[in-house]
Amino acid sequence: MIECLIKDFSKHTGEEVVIKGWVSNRRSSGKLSFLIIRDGSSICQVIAEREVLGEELYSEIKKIPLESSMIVQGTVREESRSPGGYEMNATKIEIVHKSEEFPIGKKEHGPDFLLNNRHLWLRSNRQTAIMRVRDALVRHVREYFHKNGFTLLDSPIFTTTCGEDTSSLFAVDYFDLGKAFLSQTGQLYLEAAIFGLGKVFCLGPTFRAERSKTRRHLIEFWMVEAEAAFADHDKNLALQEDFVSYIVQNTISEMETELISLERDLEPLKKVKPPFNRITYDEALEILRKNGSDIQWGADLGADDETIITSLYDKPIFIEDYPKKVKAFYMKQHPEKPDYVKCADLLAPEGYGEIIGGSQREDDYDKLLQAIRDNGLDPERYGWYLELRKYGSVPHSGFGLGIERTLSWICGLKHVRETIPFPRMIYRAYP
RNA sequence: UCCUCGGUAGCUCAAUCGGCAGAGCGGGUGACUGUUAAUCACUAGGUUGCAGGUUCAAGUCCUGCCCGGGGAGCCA
Repeated sequence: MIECLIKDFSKHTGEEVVIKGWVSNRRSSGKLSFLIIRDGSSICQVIAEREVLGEELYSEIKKIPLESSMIVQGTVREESRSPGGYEMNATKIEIVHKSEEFPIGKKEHGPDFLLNNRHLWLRSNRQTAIMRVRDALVRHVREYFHKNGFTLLDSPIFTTTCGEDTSSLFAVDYFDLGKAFLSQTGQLYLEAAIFGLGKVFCLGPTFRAERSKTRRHLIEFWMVEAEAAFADHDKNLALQEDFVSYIVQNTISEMETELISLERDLEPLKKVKPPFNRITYDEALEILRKNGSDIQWGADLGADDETIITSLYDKPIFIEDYPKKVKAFYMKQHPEKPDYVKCADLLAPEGYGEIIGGSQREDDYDKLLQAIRDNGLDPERYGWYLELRKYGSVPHSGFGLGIERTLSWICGLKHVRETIPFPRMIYRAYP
């Protein structure tokens, strides 16, 4: 007897095969029961008949609790009324485990209940679809960099040098060395690596101890970062355009079935191709003021500001050249406008907002040292980082893309908490 | 940290001016040979988040606390 996956049913029409899975839904009608079986590859409808299975087994199957596990033998048949287009007539059913009453029912649930039951929620059609899209997205991210000459460079999780704001670091005891911190970015380490490898990227979890409480924030999230030697700001933006277009187009074409099941309209995503729109920070301020905002120069763009700007475009948009004082210390001072830095944030359309932050890096030793001091940081902790500017310093640039925010945009979700298997949020670290 | 909304059956919610605590789903029992969140009948199920207070009477009003949701700031 052939054991097969439900997704391969089209190759086994008319054959008797075995599938192993869980009952995700059940309906019965007298001497006939319909079981929806999920096997991890897909779902299908199994027909259980009293005449075939016998009175005793049939009456148990007819009342089997949802999420019970079973091994089903039967004949595969094309059937337009069945989800997936194929159906199996069971000849034998072995119950592996009769489930207790499953907490998650067929009707609606609230976020608190679902998040407390995330370990069970993850079985649902919707959540498995999102996890498959996540898998595809991450795979295309890696593939893009490998196709374009980047080397994977795993950055450390424990750090004593931080790239962003020191107040948002998670501190842990590190033996006799005192406090170490969970990484907020791998960028500084990538910068060290470009001198040996030219173009590098890293992909891993990052941790922010910000008391954020919005649909766009997680305490632990995954970020892909890239860094390239001899790349100026313009090259950096061209890379980002090409990269984002690649991962979006490849993910939506591979995952069309899943995205449609998530009721994602694919038309806006199909437009995500170079060139993206570009405006400067100063131009953004003008647009915002024309739209009734009273934002002052030197303030970072808020969520409402991002919404106004992204609503004007149907593709991602770069906002370039922010004031130096609102951005991180390592960004390169603008050669013509000393109060600005050579950086850009990339905002996703449809209200999704910032998915990338990137910049050309300060490659001048003295300017970098001054920036560290101006930001109130201790230059001694950044000794190794500063030293990179002493030995063959070159213009270089990089960026970081948030996996969950990007996935949330691609899937058309309302909240990033559904994009990661076990979300870590300010009031939630269980399960 | 601030603003805002909420907590009633296992789940999602309702309960008018303060006046008998309810429905759907899920559970149980039964009917039904093509169902698509199947349907139909019957049935069990409650410390209304916690602690005080006002009142003849509190799910409802007041005070404090606890726990969540949404948003702001910060950021990806």
